[in-house]
Amino acid sequence: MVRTVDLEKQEEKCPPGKVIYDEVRGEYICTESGEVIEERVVDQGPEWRAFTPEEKEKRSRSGSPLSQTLHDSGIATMIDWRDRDASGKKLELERKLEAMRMRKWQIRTRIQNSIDRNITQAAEELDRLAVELGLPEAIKDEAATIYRKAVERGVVRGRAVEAVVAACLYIACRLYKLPRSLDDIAEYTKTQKKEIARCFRLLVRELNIKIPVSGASDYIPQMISALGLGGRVEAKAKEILEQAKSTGITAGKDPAGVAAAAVYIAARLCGIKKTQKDIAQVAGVTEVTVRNRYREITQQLNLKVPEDEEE
DNA sequence: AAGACGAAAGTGGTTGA
DNA sequence: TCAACAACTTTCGTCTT
Repeated sequence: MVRTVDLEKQEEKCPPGKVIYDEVRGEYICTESGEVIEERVVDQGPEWRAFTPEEKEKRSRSGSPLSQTLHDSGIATMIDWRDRDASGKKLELERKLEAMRMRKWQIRTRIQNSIDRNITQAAEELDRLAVELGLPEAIKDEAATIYRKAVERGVVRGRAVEAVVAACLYIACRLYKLPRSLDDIAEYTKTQKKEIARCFRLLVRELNIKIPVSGASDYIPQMISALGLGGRVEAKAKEILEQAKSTGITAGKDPAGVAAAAVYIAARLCGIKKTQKDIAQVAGVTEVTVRNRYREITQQLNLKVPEDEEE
């Protein structure tokens, strides 16, 4: 059933301007928390969307709505390949030449259309993913730029748009040091993690993108906020992490697990109790891994973790 | 009852012949 | 292409709070 949207009330929870409407799913979503504020809303907008100024230009209302299912969006008039007019008579020579020019032109626009169509479709998918993952505009734009480049270079021909978009988004996240794991992204995608990973490698190679190696420290801010911990714990965790890194015991280990252990230790040193389970969950690893890192780090650094302590 | 701990076996991905 | 390998996961029993 359809509920009334009380946006004013919702603005207390989510500041205005942070609320995005996802018309594919019919939900109002907060871009900060990713929280769904209102769902099953009746779509009152136009039946298509425009993402860029060019698209807005192109999609102004005239004629029937553009269709994504028709290869030419349903707007092209096909030019017959036979040199005959509507009544079937042969054409004069100059008319013949004109028809040839028109055919050539039509083929060109068709190719142009295919790139546009692809990008339009991708933009939609990208928008959806970004909202669901609660990612900021900047990252979305970065991903869109990468995608456009990939399509223009013909790198991704024959690959599922969804997978490529996901890979682009993943790259953008890495570039912006906002770690979202492949699992996080794959969760909102029909394609498998494996396929996204393959696209990721392909794009990195073909477009010469240099991906900064994501260190464990990149995971900390996200985990801290997800667990509702303060800056004190965050600082402590980073400190522990630095020390652990200098001993070399973190080499080759899953950075998420290392970060999780650092946060766990830091929280306890600050007298805050968080279960291994909670931390493991936000880090996307198991308790066992958290434990293993925890044990290694505390042993190596000779850390004593008190049961209760407050300064 | 819930959390912490660790052993043992299983899993998917990488590496090197 | 295959087997070895390291890291991580799953599962489970035991101990502690």
